[in-house]
Amino acid sequence: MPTSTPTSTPTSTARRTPADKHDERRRALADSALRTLGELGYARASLREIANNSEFSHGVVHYYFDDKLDLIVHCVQQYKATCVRRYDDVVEHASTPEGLVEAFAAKLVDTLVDEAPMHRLWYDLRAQSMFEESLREAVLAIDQTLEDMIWRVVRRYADLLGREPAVPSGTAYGMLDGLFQRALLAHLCGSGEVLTSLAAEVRRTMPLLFGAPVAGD
Amino acid sequence: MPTSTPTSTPTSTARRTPADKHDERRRALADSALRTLGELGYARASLREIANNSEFSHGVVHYYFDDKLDLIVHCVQQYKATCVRRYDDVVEHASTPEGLVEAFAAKLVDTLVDEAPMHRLWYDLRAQSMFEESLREAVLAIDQTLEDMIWRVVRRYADLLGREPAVPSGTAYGMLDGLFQRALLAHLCGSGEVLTSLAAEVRRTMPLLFGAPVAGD
DNA sequence: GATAATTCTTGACGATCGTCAAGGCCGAGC
DNA sequence: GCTCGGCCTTGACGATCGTCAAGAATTATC
Repeated sequence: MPTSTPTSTPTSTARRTPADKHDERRRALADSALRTLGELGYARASLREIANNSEFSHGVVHYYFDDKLDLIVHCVQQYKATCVRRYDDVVEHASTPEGLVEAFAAKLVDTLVDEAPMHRLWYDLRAQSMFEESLREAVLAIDQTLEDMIWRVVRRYADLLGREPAVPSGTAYGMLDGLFQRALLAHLCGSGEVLTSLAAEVRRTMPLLFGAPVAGD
Repeated sequence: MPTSTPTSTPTSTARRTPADKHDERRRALADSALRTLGELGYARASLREIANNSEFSHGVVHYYFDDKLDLIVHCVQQYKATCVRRYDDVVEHASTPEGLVEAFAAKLVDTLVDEAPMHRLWYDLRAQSMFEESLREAVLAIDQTLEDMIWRVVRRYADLLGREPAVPSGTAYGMLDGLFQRALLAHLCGSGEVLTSLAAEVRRTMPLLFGAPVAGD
């Protein structure tokens, strides 16, 4: 229910309060910024370049954000929301352990191809947070979210398998993230076979998390 | 046998040819640069700051190196040489699988504490190489060297265990590197328990690489 | 000890960065 | 229709960057 609604154009209920428009602009700016950041990385993406890739001019950034860091952190949090539920379908629709692993591996490969710029930005930001303390809070929050996301997959796999994971959630995330990061670098270097080998790695690794080698290997 | 040896001061054989001095200066400069890079990261370490942390002035960099990238790449390669043999003792002196894992884990924890700046720099550079193509060759070379280093540990563990690894070398490296990277971030965030939990993770993970859960878990 | 080559310092250049203030644009409200 | 207040552009600011040229300082050579 909007307060102080305008008397004109009451077409739909609770539409377009000024605060909404403000948030919408912030979202649009953050989207442009994410595109530029994914292309140039944290250090080389200037506010002017970010604005050039949007429909606004470079001065507008300081109207919607305090400074560059405020924009970056907002971008990062906005990005988190889009990727945290990426594997929910996989978890939900799997009915066998093998099917889950297969769907998970396929989704990982899709992500590697479709969202490579976003993910190299993520690894860039995580590395920057090792130097810049002001980035750590946002980075750690995302890292925890990603760990939870991976853990939902592992837990579902455990349920389908009827066994308990041999490693805690942080370890599982660290290992799988390491594999993905390696595959991303190879993919960006033009390696084609990395797509199949990442899938193979995941197929082999998931059972290992339960101390069970995959059959026929 | 030095060519065109100076007639004066022939004290020792083939000492201090001009080229040697040149290389020595490059090494000293690269050492200073590595200190600064480890403190500030790739993006924020300027040539002036690097020179300030050395005994030279900022102009001298372009006397010994073509440009900033040339310096960085040389730094990275110099750093590689110091860390690639870090686990050789561990491999050589281990007589049981458990002893090897224990020594390896301890060495990893030592490295995490003692060389944290160097390793966050490494992760920074690897992330930058995802954007900057001119960094990739040097980064990939180091990555391969590190993979080989880890693989020597795993192979030795396999021999002591009398079994074959369940994963190829790249997978083993990716997984362990992921664990180390996670632990480094936690360590830089002031976590104290990460030291013991990294060791525990490694103790648990090494047997998993062979499809064998550690006993009593 | 004079001369030549090497090594290093200094200062400047143009470019680019984040930031901010001044002002124009434009629709809402009286 | 005029005004007023949010929204956005423009242009400038100081700072800092990589790079380089000119010359001082040091070392080597005869």
